[in-house]
Amino acid sequence: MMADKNRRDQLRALFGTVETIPTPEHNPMEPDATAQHSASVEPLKPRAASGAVKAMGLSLSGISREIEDARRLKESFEGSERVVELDPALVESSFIEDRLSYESGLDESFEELVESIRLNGQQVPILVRPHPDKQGSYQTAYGHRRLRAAARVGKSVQAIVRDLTDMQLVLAQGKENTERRDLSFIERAFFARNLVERGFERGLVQDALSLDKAEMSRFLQVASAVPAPIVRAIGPAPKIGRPRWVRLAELLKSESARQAASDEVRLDAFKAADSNARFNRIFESLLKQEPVAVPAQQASRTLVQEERDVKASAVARLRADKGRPVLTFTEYAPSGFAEFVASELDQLLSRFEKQKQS
DNA sequence: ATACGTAATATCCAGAGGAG
DNA sequence: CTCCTCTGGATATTACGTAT
Repeated sequence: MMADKNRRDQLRALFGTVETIPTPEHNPMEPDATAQHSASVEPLKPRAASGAVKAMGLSLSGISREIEDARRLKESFEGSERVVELDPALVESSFIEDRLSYESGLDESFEELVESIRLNGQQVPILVRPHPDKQGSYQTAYGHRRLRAAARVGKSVQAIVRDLTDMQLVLAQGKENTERRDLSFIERAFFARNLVERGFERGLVQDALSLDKAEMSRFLQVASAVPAPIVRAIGPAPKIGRPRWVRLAELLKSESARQAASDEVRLDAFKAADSNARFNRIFESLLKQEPVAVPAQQASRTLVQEERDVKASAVARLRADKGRPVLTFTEYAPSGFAEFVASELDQLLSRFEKQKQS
């Protein structure tokens, strides 16, 4: 209780200005933002007329998002800091990885960002701090994409420099990511896990990412159950949400499934697919093979011996309810299996008695 | 192109379970 | 016992495909 209040006060001290800003989405644009808007859009029009209409729409949404960001940033840093230009080579990324790596060609919106910066310049500064170890270098709190895009274009990057502690850095990073809502489930999960592994208090991470404690718990479970190499191979998978990642995590608890997944990752067809499709390839191949690969008998036997480990493929789960054991059949149980078990109970019982004697 | 129904997701809540 | 984590599940929202 006390700790909670302290944390909140701490957060307010760090981000008071940011937190009190009304939600950007529903506010009418301010005059200067609007001016910026039309100025940025103008040069695009001829391109759009000659090119794809869809691309135009995407660029526009990207730009308007940038403008919202700009306005928010401007308000929060009003008067206190200046925007400076930095050589992208001097700026390292945060010590906490948030986004999954981008492979070339996979991230269309990044290409749009590059294009936008090439044409209109960088609309929104990034937030950095002086590098704690390297004199003259910087570390990003957020704006990794803009940084990389500026580097690609070969321009200097507009940045706000602020002295930030480690904690302030990750909180700023987390808040930014959360507000933009452009991190996928798995990215947020790994971000949370990275923070926790770094020794940040769980409650603090929850606040920074606006996470429920229940979500926090599931984030960490998924992040530790799915091997990092597989996640990296899949990528951010923006359309895959919690339920399917949780299921995948369960499936991957068996050694054979993990092997199958890393085999799948090497296929050319896998590499050619986009991130969402990659997830689905692994997910569906595991779903398909799992109930077959692990015969029902074996599954339930393992279930009893190492209940925790094999939930993935188990046809049933054993748990205690008010001191009494309860056996629940899962979706992996073939239809009619529960009835079959019920009808065989007598035989099972006698086998059990026999085993007990010997 | 629009409207509708379905599937998937995000978010939240209540309570179980386990550690200290 | 309290505190923290975990699980199950309900609900609202969003995305998507299909029929009109």
